[in-house]
This record gives sequence, structure tokens and C-alpha cells, in this order.
Amino acid sequence: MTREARRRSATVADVAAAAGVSKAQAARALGSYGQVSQAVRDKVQKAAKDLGFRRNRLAATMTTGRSNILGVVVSEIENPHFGLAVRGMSDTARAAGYDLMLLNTDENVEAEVDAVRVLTEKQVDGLIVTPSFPGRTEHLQEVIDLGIPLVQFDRQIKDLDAEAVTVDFSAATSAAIEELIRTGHRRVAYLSSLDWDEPFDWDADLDGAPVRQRIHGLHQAFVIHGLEADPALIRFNARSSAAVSAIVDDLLSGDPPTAFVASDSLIAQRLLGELARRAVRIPDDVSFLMYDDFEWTTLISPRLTVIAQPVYAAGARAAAKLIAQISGTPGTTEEPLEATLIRRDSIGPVAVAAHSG
Amino acid sequence: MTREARRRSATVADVAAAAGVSKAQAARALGSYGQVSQAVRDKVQKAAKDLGFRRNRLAATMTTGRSNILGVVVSEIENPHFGLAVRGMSDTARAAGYDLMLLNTDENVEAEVDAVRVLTEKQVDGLIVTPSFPGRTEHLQEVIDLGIPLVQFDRQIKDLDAEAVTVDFSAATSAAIEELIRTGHRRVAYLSSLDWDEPFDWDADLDGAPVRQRIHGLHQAFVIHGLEADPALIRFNARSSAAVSAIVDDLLSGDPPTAFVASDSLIAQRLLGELARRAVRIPDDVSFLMYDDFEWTTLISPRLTVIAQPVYAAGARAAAKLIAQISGTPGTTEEPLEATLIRRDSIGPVAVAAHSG
DNA sequence: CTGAAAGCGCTAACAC
DNA sequence: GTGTTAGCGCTTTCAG
Repeated sequence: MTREARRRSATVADVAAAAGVSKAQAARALGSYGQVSQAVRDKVQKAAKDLGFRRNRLAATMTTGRSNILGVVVSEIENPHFGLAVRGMSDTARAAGYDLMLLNTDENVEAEVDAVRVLTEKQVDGLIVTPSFPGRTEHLQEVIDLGIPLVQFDRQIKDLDAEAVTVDFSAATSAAIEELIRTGHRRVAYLSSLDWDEPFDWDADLDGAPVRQRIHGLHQAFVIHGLEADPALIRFNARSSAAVSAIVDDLLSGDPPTAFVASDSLIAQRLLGELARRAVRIPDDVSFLMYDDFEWTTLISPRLTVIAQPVYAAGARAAAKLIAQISGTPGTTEEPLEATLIRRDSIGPVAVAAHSG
Repeated sequence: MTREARRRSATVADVAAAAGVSKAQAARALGSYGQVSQAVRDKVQKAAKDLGFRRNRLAATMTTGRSNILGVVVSEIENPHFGLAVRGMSDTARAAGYDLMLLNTDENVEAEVDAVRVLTEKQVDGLIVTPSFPGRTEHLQEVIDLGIPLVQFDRQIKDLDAEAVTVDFSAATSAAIEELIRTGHRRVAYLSSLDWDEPFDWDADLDGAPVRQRIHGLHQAFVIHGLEADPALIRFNARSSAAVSAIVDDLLSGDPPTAFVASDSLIAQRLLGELARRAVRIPDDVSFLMYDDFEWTTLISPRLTVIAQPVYAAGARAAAKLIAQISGTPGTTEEPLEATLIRRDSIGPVAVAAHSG
């Protein structure tokens, strides 16, 4: 029941024979290119229908060299952030006749290297990649050297001569941190899912991860006010509830932060869960800020102050840029995508008892 | 800067020539199949490295007929439900050497028909599809007739002789509705994103959409108690905030429901937003139930009573089943995937004033 | 407009 | 173990 042999379906040759024309003409009629008389077109169409012809697009790729496939490498497809971004890419790609081949890396560099290789071997016309790790770029450089169009998404590795679609967080981040500082916060924790094992300090080379811009913004805001920010409060690898739980334990055990910043909505949920479990109140005990905006953030109490970003648009733009590169169209210069601070109720003054500055 | 011609990269023939062996031997060494002496293997490996050889997997597909690509058609990739499912598929597929080609349909039948056609034309080895609409099955039947392995995901069209991976909601749904009835609810609204324009009644042929099982369960529970459920409270097309807003307006204007059931987390968020905007309190004014479980549902107040389902596992299983079909392995019979009711605080007794039964 | 023929890069017989 | 040969299904020249 499961397994009838996969019937070899009709080929252009079959259709041509049935229609009594040459393979070339049949192909032209089927593919609507070149010159074909109406008579031939009709005969071919009919024969194709009768035989249940279904073109083999891979064979076409063999000769044309174009697959009309965009390779997409994301770090965490189950993250609504990427879900939305992929939707943006998908809509734009389909509209231009491209399809998406999607690989997930789970923030793992080896998986990324692999994914990029597989995708190029499958002859994708171009790649959209969220580079996991600034330290490893050979595989991406190789793609560029091969002349395969590449667009970096969500993160940007500067050494790489490849377009990048990122959102500008500087204004929104400064505004948010300013607000934290103004309301008395001196110890601000930042949780990211980035795969990073080395000890962190402000000079660490995070390269173009959006985290970098955000952490940098955080640091700068402190510096501007002549304050010091504790690098020990910047934490990575927050990719599971267990990881977040451990981080929270650790953070709360010493000189605790008075504010938490979550790098994305998944981390935010985990973090809020851990905080609630420990009866830490927001914003009375600690303030809270998250990147990305989803409707649930307005449903919880207090409503979360967030830094929203145009995720769908970013995905759509990445696909558009890639397609432009593929087709040799000059990239139109568009206005930068800006993140915006949406002030709600999760940032408040530092509790006096907890104040340690 | 954008567009250096894509260099034709080295082929097995090139490698073979450089290594001074035949094309066949080179291919064997490169693909690690057949018999190759260590000496040849080494020479080939070296030549491949020197030339920057990168296999063309499409060419391989041409001869073997196998692409090692799984086609995935989902209705709403930005829905975290599918994000998680796709992650499950992706992990399972990668582990078995398959990659995913993902198309989104936005619950649009034409898009689905298209997606299925494109995928088969791209010679995917099999398909995982969330069938949008029970009324249109020719495209899927055609896939089956072609002998291309197909697994239905999340929904099941019964006429189709294709495996399906769905979650059993009957027990969880009965339990939930029982609870609603017990606490006095007689008017239970259900919101789904399904594309459905006809007027709804309890006999409507929703076929295998999970909605069907859920709505059926709802209806049955009422019938068992000798009660009547109003079909006018079952609403579809809840695919945007605007749509949900309109539905809520309409629902609230007549004889209003005392409980709302959201078919997924996206709808739930929209619905909760609309309810909050209208100052409808939960569970004081209306009770609330949602399908799927994400951490934010425990962060809001009241914590949401939900029907959780093993989404990741379902995705993983769909991929596993498809791969089993492809490779002709007999499908292992596994225990059914069960949804579970998680009782939290969003279901309460009907407010006396609002009671209208 | 139409057709014949030459590949795209790889693998699968089939000999040696 | 190794090499030769013949395609997979399609799209191109390049002639007519």
C-alpha cells in the first residue's frame, strides 16, 4: 500500500513524440520561450495534458545553471522571530518565482558550515544566512568567492563583503538604557541565545551580531553618564529554560541586577517564568525589557516595554536583495530598518532596598 | 562588486583528470561508494581539495532519481505552532540526510496546489502537507498516483490514502468542554483560522481538519448533556487582528458567548487583545481556552487553561514516517500523540448576570 | 518557425 | 579495483 514504484512520468521527448514535433519545439512550447507557432503550441499542450506531463525542473537547472531556489540558513526556526522573517522571505520569493530551501542550525557553527555547503551543492541561486559566529567565516567567504550571491540576515559580519539586512537598534537601545539609568538602574543584565563560551568583557569581539550593537549601546549609555556597567551581567547561551534558570540563579546569588534585558521573545518568556517562580516582581523588584514585540507582551501584567523591530519587512527585504543580486539588478538603496522603543509598564524605578550604586 | 560571473567549479571529471584516474573511480572516491583503493582515494581527495571541488547534487539526482529533499507545505509558517513543527521535521530530516524545502500557503488552496506542483517538479523525494481544504484534493491524489510518498500533517483528509500525523484531541477536548458545561457555560464560541466561507452547521463537512475533531468534540459534549450548542458561535477565517475584531464585535452584539476557545496561539493573542480592549474580564465575564501551549500563557493573568499538544514530536514523526516511506521501511506503529488539558485559571463559572441558558 | 545534436555533472551498468 | 560507456531530462546553439 505504501510503495508502488514511482512511475517515471512523461518527459518532453514523450510529449514531443505524441505531438509529432521535435523535442526542441515541444520544450519551447512547454516552457513558453522562443518561437512556436500556435498550431504546435496547441498540439503540444494537448499531448502534455494527455500524458500528464510534469516538467523536471532539476533537469532544467542542469542546463541553465539556475535553480530558482533561495537557500535560507536560520539559527532557530522555532523562534517566532525567524518564523515571521521566513514568512517575509517566502512571500517575496514566491512573488518572484523563487522557492525556499530552509536549514536550521540551532546556533551551532558546524551545522551552519554544513548547511551552507549542502545548499550550494544543491545549486541554490543564492543564500540568506544568519551567521552564527563571527569567528568562523571561511565557509561564507568561500560562497562569495564562488560568486554565489549571499545576503547576511539579522547579523552582520563586517569582514565579509556581502550585503546585510539588519535592523538599526542604536537609537532604540540608547533610549531604553537611558531610561533605565534615569530611573536609577546601575546593574542591567542582558541575556542572549548566542553561542559564546569565552568570558565576556566589553571589548569582546562579537562582531556584527545584533547583540553586539545592543550590548555596545548599553555600554555606551553607561559610559556617557560616567557610569560603569558590569560585564558579568551579560550572559549568553540562553537557549533553554534550564540554561536560563541557571543564569538567573547565578545572577541573583551575588550582587543582583536591578533590570533584565531579554534578547528575544523566547528568552523573555523563559526569563519571566524563572523570575515569577522566584516571586521577583516586575517592575517593583526588577525592571524588564525585551527585544521583539508580540501581542502577548501587552497581555501580561505589567505590559512589557519592548524594542520592536520590523521583522517581516526585514525578511522580505533580504529576499528582495538576494533576488536583485541574482538577477544582476542594481540594489535600490532603501531607508534603514529602525527598531523602536515601545514604552509600556515593565520599567520602573529601582527599589530602594535593592539599590547598590 | 555584486556580480562576478559565477565560476563553473570543478567537476568529477576535472578531479579525475587531476588525480590521473577515471571519472568513475573519482566519483566513487568522492561519494564513498563502491570499491576504491586507498591510493586512489588519497589522490582523488587531494585533487578535489586542490581544485575546490564541490559536488553537484542535482546532477546526482538526475541519475539516481533521489534528491534527498523533503517538500514541506505549511499554512502559516509565522505561527509558532508550525515553527516548532518544522523544527521537529528539520532535526529528523537532517539526521537522516534529508533537507527541507518549505513552502507557505497562507491557508490559500491555490497556493497549496501550486506549492505541491512546484515541489514535485523539483523532484522532492516526498511531501509533508497540511491540507488546507478538504474540498480540493486532486493535487494530493495526483501526488499519490505518481507514487510520491506523502504524509499529511496536522490535518487529515480521510479520502486520501496517505498517512497522516495528527494529534488526538478527543479526550482533552471533551474534558475541557465538560468543565465548561459543568461550570454553567452554554454558549461557547470557537475561533479558527481555517479558510471557510460557507455558513456553518454541525453537519458541515470539515473533514479532517483538527478543527473538525475539536468542534465535533464540543458538539458531542453538549449533546451528551442534552444541551444544544449554537453553531453561530463557531467562527472561521480568524487570520488577522482585524478579522478577530470583527468576529468579536459580532459575537458580543447578539446573545454573547460566555466562553471563548481559540484554535491556536496566534488567534488567542488577538482574541485576548480584543477582549481586553473591550474590558471583558477573564474568567469573571467570559472563560477562555486555547489550543497549544507556550510559556507566555502562564505569564498572563489569569494563567490560561490550555490544551497542549506535542508539536515538535508530531513534526519529527511526520518526517520520520515520510522517510520510512521513501526508503521502503515498514512504518513502525507508534502510540498516538495525545493532547492534554492543562487546567489553569481562565475557566470559571458563568457570571450570573450574563447567564442566558 | 523548426529540428538535430550537443551537452550540463553525475552515477550505473558492464566489462576488464 | 578500475575504466568505458551510456544515459538522466532538459535547454541550447546552430542549421535549415
